[in-house]
Amino acid sequence: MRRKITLKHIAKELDVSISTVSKALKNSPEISRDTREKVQAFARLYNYKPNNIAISLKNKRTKNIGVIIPDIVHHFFTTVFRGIEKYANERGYNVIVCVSDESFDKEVINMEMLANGSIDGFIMALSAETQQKEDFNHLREVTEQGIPLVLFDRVTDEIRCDKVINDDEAAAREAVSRLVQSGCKRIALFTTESYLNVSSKREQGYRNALKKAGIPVDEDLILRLPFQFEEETRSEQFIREQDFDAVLCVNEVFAIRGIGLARKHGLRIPEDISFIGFTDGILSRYAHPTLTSIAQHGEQMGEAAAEMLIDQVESAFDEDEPSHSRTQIIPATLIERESTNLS
Amino acid sequence: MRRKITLKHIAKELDVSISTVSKALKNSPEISRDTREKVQAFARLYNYKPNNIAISLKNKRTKNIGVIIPDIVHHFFTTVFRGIEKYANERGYNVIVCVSDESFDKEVINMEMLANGSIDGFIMALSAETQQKEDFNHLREVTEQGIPLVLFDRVTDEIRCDKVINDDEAAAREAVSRLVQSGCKRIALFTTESYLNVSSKREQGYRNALKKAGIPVDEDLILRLPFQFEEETRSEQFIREQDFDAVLCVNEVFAIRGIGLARKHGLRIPEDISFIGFTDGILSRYAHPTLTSIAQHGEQMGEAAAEMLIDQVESAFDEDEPSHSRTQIIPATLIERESTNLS
DNA sequence: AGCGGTTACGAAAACGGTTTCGTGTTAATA
DNA sequence: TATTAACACGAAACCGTTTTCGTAACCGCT
Repeated sequence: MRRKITLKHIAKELDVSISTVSKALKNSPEISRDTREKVQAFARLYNYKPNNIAISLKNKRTKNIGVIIPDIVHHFFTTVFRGIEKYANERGYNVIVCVSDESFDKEVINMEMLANGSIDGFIMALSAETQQKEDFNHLREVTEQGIPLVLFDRVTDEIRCDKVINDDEAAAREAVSRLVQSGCKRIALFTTESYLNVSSKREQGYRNALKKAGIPVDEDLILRLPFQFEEETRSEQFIREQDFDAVLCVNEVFAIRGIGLARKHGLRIPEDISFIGFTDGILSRYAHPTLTSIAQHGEQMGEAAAEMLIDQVESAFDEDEPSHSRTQIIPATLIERESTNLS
Repeated sequence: MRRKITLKHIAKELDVSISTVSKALKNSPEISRDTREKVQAFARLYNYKPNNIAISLKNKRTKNIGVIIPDIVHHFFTTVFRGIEKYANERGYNVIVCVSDESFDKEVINMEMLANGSIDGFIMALSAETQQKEDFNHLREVTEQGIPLVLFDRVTDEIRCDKVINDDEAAAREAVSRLVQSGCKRIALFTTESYLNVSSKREQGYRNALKKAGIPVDEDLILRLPFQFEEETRSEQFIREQDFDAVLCVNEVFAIRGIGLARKHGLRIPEDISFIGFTDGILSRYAHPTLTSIAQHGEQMGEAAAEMLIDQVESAFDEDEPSHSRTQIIPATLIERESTNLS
């Protein structure tokens, strides 16, 4: 078991000082050609690679970025993550992930673990519980320490930092407008039991579109369900009792399950009811019928977030200006499939 | 911008030595009650947290584990990852992820980056390209340096290390046997264009089950498709020309798309054709009809892998015995849904 | 011979901790 | 009173780098 070789080993073996080895490896002109070549040859032979930890300690930067997301088995978050990872790697950064599991406490613990030197900055989407409690002290703590922070998707106005968001309001508005244009009169909304920032923005878009079209909002057409649609009774009742010809769903699963229930009640999609979902994931593409949905371009969001973060990290390093905090809005796109008949 | 406080700051402020502060914070009996309390109070007040990097350098262990997977937007891998993350966190470890993107080169680069001190051990699933090339020098390199390594799912016999795998052969065999029992006579297989370890194990199970049932294997009933089913022509042709009453698919997407095509040709599922897929993901649960599939218990695999790895890391630390390499087999479970009519 | 200037290298501090080993002071003991 | 042990603390080494600064040795020059 050949252990990792260090500068010290090389120095001893070649009978020079550690500093000479270090400089020789960096091709410093301070060192004679002869010595440089000797050192480099030796290093190559023994496959010397500098120890990242030591370099991190010396440089006070780790080239790691911390990502905290509420869930990892989740199409949207992993898509964003892919964008982050790709971009970060290109710029020589590694990514440390922690999952908050939608829990405030886990979010705090994870942040604290990483904030003690392990990472140069954070990219995160807030957990549901954090958004519900509206307690952002851990974020404030971190930014006050001068650690760069970028929030995406699940953000808050309480914290002054860079953000990458979807224009949820506009996307929902656009989708509902398209439904109206195609002749739908009674458009329902399947959403979560509030407190999630994104859901309320989508609801706002829904309301605005109806208002613009001169259609009064019928509160009975808004169905609020728990996170994972566990609640079948209320949704079945809704489908039985309400009179509607289209549904906007704040996520894919709500849409797919809605479609399933509607069909069970003999309704045809899209002839009787049109469905539009948020989050263009695997389900939208492969379900039957395929689902018209609003694509959020997660990968692009991830790249944008990573770029903002790394720029901050690297500028915070040489300059010391606080630099203004920016919010980048990534437009969403409506992808038409079989669950609607848009004109 | 209140910067991070260090032992040195506390020492200077309290006019004691750094070592005293360090010991006081660890409640060393060497330090008087008075001093301990004074130091601890001060530390608490200024929210002192030791720098992880410095501790890593000193202890020669990072409490980070590196995970390298071929893809992150992937239900199975993220499920395993969730298991890893959960277990690792419980034992005080963080997880650094890198994505190989099914590329050999990226796999090698990522491993090298992390192997230079950033992590205490690796958990990984091989990229498709690595399995195709059968070049495992980067793995050998790492194990020779004494860095613990656990492979899961996409493994190789060439490397002697801990492994966590699914019993793909048994699962496929069991699934096909169940189809035979329920009366199917001509059972097809939709698989990938070989070289993926898992696919060939599944094919083996398929063959073994047929042999056991006394049914000759008809090579024409085996359809080999590219990774992402981009190939519609060959599959349509297959469905048109071949006579079969059931299909085993090596993944979910193959099954869902197979079902879609079969229906387009007027075939009813499961009356005319039964479908069983591998990987019990979102599609299986939400597609219509819901898909009978083989659940791989990814989370359990992840936990097992993390446990094996951390045990190795921590034992490698005090003892120095190489410890025998183990392979843990996680049984798969057949989950019956609407796409079959098993007896 | 004495001077200044290269050249080629080494010593040492620094990053932020942990830990071993002294050591000065005090109190207990012979 | 001299010896010793316990107590409370500090100095210094160490982890593996980077980097600044100092300095021998040699060169050419006057």
